[in-house]
Amino acid sequence: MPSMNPSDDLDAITAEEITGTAVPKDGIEAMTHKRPNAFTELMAPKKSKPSSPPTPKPSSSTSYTKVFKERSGLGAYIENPESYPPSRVILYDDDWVVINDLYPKSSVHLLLLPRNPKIYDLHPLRALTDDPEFLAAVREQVAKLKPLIANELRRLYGQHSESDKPYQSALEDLMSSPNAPTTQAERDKLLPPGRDWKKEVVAGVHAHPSMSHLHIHILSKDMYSACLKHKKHYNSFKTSFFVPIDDFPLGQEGEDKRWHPGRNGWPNWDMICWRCGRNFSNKFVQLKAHLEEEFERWKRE
Amino acid sequence: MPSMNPSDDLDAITAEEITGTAVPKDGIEAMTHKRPNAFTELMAPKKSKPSSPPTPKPSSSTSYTKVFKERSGLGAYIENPESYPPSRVILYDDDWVVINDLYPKSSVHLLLLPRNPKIYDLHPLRALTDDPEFLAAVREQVAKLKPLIANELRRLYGQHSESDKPYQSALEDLMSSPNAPTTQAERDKLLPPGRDWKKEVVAGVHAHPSMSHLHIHILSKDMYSACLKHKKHYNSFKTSFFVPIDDFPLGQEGEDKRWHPGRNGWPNWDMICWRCGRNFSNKFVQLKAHLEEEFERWKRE
DNA sequence: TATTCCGATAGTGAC
DNA sequence: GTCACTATCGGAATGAG
Repeated sequence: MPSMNPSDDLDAITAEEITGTAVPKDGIEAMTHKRPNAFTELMAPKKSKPSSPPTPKPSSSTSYTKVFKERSGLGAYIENPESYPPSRVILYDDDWVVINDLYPKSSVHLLLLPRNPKIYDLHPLRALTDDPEFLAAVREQVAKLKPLIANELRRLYGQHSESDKPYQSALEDLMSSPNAPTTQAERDKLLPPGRDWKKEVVAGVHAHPSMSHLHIHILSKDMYSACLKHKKHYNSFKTSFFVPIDDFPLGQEGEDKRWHPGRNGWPNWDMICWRCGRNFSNKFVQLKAHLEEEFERWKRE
Repeated sequence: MPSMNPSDDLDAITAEEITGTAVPKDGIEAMTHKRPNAFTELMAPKKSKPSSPPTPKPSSSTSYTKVFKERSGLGAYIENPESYPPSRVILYDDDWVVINDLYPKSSVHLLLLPRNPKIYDLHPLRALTDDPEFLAAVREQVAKLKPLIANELRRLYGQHSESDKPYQSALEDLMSSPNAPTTQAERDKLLPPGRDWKKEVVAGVHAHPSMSHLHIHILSKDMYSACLKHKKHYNSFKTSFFVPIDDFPLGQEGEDKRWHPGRNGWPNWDMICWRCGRNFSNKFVQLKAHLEEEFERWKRE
């Protein structure tokens, strides 16, 4: 990640200014908090502007054009990452753009977008199975982003967490000391491990994405979000329709059923609670209520 | 029909007082019109109270009980026809009750209810096929009620009707003469035939009624009503699910498919416009719009 | 499996 | 096929200055 967003204008622009009134609450409340958070900190050290966007088309003038492009795909982020506020485009360099999913399905939900045109029109299962170089590069990015999300989860939920208490207590002591370190990395060296929040993060792709432009989902496991509105939303992350990056390369078609979920009954699979295993059949409203309960328990773990 | 409702309290009670706020507009706007109408006139001549209701159970005290009875069936009308306003219970005697359907599916929609307990729990196809005496009695009642509805249609739509113009013009002349007859029957003897409104009336039963208590539908053909809200409403009158009284007695089960519409795909039959034959497949909203257009053309015939 | 809107379909409860 | 309510399921449009 050679180039990053400047962190100066962190709070300058809101998502609403870009996408209009219908935009759901942004996933990164983090950005508006006083306390430093994983995303701002990761961006802070380097200030250089991106060397040059790969295809520097003139950025669209009117906002409704952006709205349309966001609906039809993810191309606008790839083409003009610099035109978005840091609350939407978290990170970018010549090869990658990382955004907050506009319609997050978990409390933290990022998309990792490759900017290489040779890649971004491929089917994700194909690209990640056939191109070892790409797979390795994705794994490298995911390895960077998982800790970032883990820190965000700690920021959001650490104070509710039983197993994170050692960390939280020690952090409180540390921050009240005169020479408290200013970066997460420095702080964490001095602190007990506490809860391993990275275990609460998953990364993978959908077997049959609807949006054009290859995208890798990186998100917390909770599925607690106002944008989670129907069965496919849930099952696309909590069934084999979601293929973790760790599972690649896949066996070829015919060997691995995940190439063709439609042949195995998708999207009519039952909804199963990710945490307790309870089968909700097709009762989405009941699942939603249950997910809120499980979210509370999960935070408190 | 030996006994009739008194016509004195015609406008005294509204349907809303009985059934609460959720009650649709009553089908008998006729009742509140200045001009004499078929129903009021038919009731006017005889004033005697009903000799004795067949099972004079104490009438339910609370209004919600009445609401419930009306929802679960038609028993309340059979048991206590005298407790309803003439806008709801049009006619009754020891053997029959005629009501305005609480949820009319055409602009005029009556139900004929036999009061005999030996009859009213039978399946309508069974009763009308196996009991020639009952069938004959129903035919007699229908023969009385069809002209009543025909007169109501003439009252409602006669002035829009092309083919009814001879009658309408002559009626206007007649009514402006000094010694105008006061009854429909007297008037009609002196007037040209005009449109044959009886042809716009159908009578029959549903192959599988949902409401308990055997009931015969007698209604205009238009299917123009706010209460017509879904496919089954329409198809239950405009497919072979509706069995005209004239078709009885039916052939036995196995001979006549109408005994078991469910075995032949009901309720998934397409909706076909009763007037132009256009197939609306399962597009109810489009059919509704079309029915309004056809209603206007039908009135003007 | 992008969202959103509309509408068709299905199950239930009514006391 | 009683109604009314909720929810699930299913297709179509989505923007072009």
